[in-house]
Amino acid sequence: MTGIDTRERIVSASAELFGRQGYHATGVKEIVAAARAPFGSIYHFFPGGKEELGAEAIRRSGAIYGELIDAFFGPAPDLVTAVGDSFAGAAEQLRDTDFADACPIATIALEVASISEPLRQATAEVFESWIATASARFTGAGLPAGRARELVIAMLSGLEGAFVLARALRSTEPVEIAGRAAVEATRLALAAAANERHEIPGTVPT
Amino acid sequence: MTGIDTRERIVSASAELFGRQGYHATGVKEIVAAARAPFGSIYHFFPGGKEELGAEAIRRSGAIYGELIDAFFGPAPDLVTAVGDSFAGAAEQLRDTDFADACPIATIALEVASISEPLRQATAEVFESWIATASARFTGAGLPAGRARELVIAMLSGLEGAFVLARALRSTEPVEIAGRAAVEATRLALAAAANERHEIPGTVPT
DNA sequence: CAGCCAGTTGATAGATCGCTCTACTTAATG
DNA sequence: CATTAAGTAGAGCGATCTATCAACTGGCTG
Repeated sequence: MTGIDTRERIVSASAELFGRQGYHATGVKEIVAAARAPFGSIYHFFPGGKEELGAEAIRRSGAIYGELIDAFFGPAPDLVTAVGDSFAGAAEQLRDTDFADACPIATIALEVASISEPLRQATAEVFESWIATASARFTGAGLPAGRARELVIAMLSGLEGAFVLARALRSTEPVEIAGRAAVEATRLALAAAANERHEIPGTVPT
Repeated sequence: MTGIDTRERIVSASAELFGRQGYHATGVKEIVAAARAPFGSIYHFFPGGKEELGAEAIRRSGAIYGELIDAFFGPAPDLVTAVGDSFAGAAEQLRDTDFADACPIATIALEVASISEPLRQATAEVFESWIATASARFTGAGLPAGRARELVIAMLSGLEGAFVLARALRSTEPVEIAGRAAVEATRLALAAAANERHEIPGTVPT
C-alpha cells in the first residue's frame, strides 16, 4: 500500500470537512480521523501544515465543482434550461445533506479573506476559473464576452448568497428564487443579443 | 463608571471581530483586548460564554444593518434609486475597509450553520428581519406581498454572494454587477405591477 | 546479508483555547 | 458604619490546537 492513497484520502476528507464546518472549526486531528490516516502523514505530505492542506483542499473542491458546471451545461438542450437545472440541483443537494453541503469553498472564502493571503488567493483562483468556465458557455451561445462574464458573475453571486440564506434559514426557498432570477436574466440577455444581431446589424455601436 | 459601558464595548468589539474574521478565528482573549475589558467581565455579562456573546453580537449587527436599510430607502426619491444606492454604498464600504467589512453576519452564518443551533437561529432571525424590513418598502410601492418578498430575497442573495466573491477577489466588481442586476429586476417588477393594475384591472387571478 | 534511505507513524511538545475561580474595588442601602 | 450587590481583575485549569521529531518499516543496492 502506497501513501498516495493516504494523501488522496486526506485531501478529500479535508475538502469535505472544511466545506461543511469551515476552516477554523475543523481540526487536523479531525481530518486524520475522517481520512483514517496517521497524524504524521499530514505533515509528510503537506510540510506547510494546515494552511498548505487548506489550499489544496480548496483547489480540489474547485476543480470538482468546475466539472459540475460542464456536467449541467453539456447535456442541456439550451442555456436557459442548464441554468435552471443547476440551481435545482443545488437545492436538491442542500436538501439531501440537511443543508450541510452548499458551496464547498464559500465558508472558507469568507473566513480566510482577511486572515490568510495564500488561502484567499486559492479561493480567488477557484472563483475565477468557475467564472471563466461558465462564461465560455455563454459566449458560445452568442453573448459578447463582457456581457457573458457579467451575467455569470451575477448568477454566481445569486447562487452563493442564496446558499448563505438557505443554510441559515434551513430552507431551499432562496435557492429557488435566485434560480428563477438567473433563468430570467439569462433569457433576457440571450434575447437582447439575438435582437442586436438580427434587427440592427448595420448600426455601429458607440 | 458603570459596567454597562464595558458590556457595550464587549458586544461591539465582538460584532466587529466576528464579522471580519469569523467566529472561530476570534478568541475571547482577543475580544477583551479589543474592548479594553477585563477577561472575567465576559463571563459576568454573558454566563453562556462565547456562544451567548456570539448570539448577542449577531443580533446587534443585524439591528444596525436593519436600520441601514431604512437609511437608504427613506430619503431616496424612488425604490430603483434606493436599490442602486444600497449596492453602491456596500461597494464603497468594502473599498474603504480594504475588503474587510462586508455583511457582518454572513461569515458567522456559514460557519455556524451546521455547528451551533442557537447561533444559526440568531442568523436566521436577522436575515428574516432584514427581508421583512425591505419587503415592507416594496409592498408600500405597490408590489404584492409575495412578489415583494421574492424580489427582496433575490436581491439579498445577490448582495451576500457578491460579498463572498468581492472579498475573495479583492474587487468590488461583483457588487457593482449584482447591483445592476438588482436595479434591473426592481424596475421590471415595478413595471409589471403597474401594468397589472392599470391594463387588466377586471381580470380575476386564478 | 548488511547497510541504507525514502516513506511512514504516533507520542508528545508548546502554545492557545474557552472557561472557572477567588480576591478585590466600588456603590448603594439598612 | 456594616452589609450586600455589582462589577473589575487576572491567575490558572483542563482540554485542544498545530506542529515536531525520533523511531520504525519495507525495499533496494553493494
